[in-house]
Amino acid sequence: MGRWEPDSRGRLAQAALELFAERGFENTTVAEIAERAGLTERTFFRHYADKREVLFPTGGEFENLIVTAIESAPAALAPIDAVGLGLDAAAAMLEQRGEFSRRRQAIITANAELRERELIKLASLSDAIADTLRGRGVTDPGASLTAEVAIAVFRVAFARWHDEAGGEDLRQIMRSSLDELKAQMGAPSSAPAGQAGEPANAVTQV
Amino acid sequence: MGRWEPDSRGRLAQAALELFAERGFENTTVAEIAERAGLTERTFFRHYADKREVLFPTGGEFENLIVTAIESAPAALAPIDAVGLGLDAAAAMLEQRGEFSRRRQAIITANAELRERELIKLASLSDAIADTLRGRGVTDPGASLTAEVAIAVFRVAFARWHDEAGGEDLRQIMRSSLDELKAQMGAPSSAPAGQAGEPANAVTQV
DNA sequence: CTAGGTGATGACAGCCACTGTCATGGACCT
DNA sequence: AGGTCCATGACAGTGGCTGTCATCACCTAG
Repeated sequence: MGRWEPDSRGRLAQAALELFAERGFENTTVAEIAERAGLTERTFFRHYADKREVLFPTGGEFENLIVTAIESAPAALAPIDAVGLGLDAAAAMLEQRGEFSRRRQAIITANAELRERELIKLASLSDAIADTLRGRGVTDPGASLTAEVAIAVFRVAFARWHDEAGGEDLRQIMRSSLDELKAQMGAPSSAPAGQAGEPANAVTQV
Repeated sequence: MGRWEPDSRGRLAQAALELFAERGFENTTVAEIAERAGLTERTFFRHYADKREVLFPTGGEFENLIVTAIESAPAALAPIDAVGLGLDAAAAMLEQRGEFSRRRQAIITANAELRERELIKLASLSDAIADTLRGRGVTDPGASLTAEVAIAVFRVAFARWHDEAGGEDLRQIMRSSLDELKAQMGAPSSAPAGQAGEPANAVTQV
């Protein structure tokens, strides 16, 4: 056994999640988080840049998943439909960690500071998607715009999924949202809303 | 003359803008801002909820402008095109304060905290637009999605306008961005990119 | 003209997020 | 055995932000 208990980073994240759920983000001090994890405040800040960051996983696992899905989409696919495959991948991951995703989101939506941080994370995700699209030969401003639309669909669909607990399938919500948006923008819907058309299970063909 | 110099709020905003431009947001303390305005730190926080807020005008003047433009758009117009009129109005206002807008934006983009605050302001603007669309009879999730798309177009177009100083007309950039997005989404463009079609000057007909 | 209310500001103490710096002592290598 | 490494602790300090009370020009009632 090492000099210290292992996985201090994970223990800090766990302690923070518990305390935020118990008494809210603002009523929890970093010192308290550290104490519950058996560490000091100073050590918390060695693992996380600030108090909010403990709720936002690093490494870009989520981002990588989406980017990879877009990269490996058939080259013939229109940008917006390639991005749709990225959304499928995102939905799959979030639904896998269903309960955790919902608990985490409840904490975030309850606090303005955390919502700010979430938005900037999504903005950076948007940048990554735009880069990926440029890699597929999409030119600006189309790449940036399509990426922003992807985030918009994600936000709206995720919020809807989070609100109606135990409701519809997240991927379905995203698909129908995207279709509705296409209709709204004047294009004929690629498939009836509520059930995805041919690109539906393409993510499994990667 | 009153007991104190008039318009302390305005003096604080002015002092803050100067200091942020001189030495950056992070290297400026609230005490310094207050001192330059001839006030105390405590008084700063009586006028602004936090240090960042001094850069974000209150009262929702900007929001009202856009919402009003959308409300007074012809009822027959598709949601996305009603929103286009809102963007016209926004562009007009920002271009009127051209130099100021650019200076302010330079400060904001240089700092992560300020970018976060900007994003949450835009998110609240998106909510306001979605509400307005619902008032026009647009149902969800279409209303939320169209509002998000409006913000996306605004963000991309404004960034482009800000980068190429003295370049193209902001409204033109927004119009062509919106058209490009429509094309990207699969719809036929309502007008050639770069020059707006019939809805172009509708904002002046309000 | 006076008494009392009002409202913006100052003065001051205090909390907490976050940082710089140095010390500590197991783990690991040679 | 000796030396280096590195995650952590200890401690002091800065600055954003808040609660609280005092101050004092202005206004209004009588």
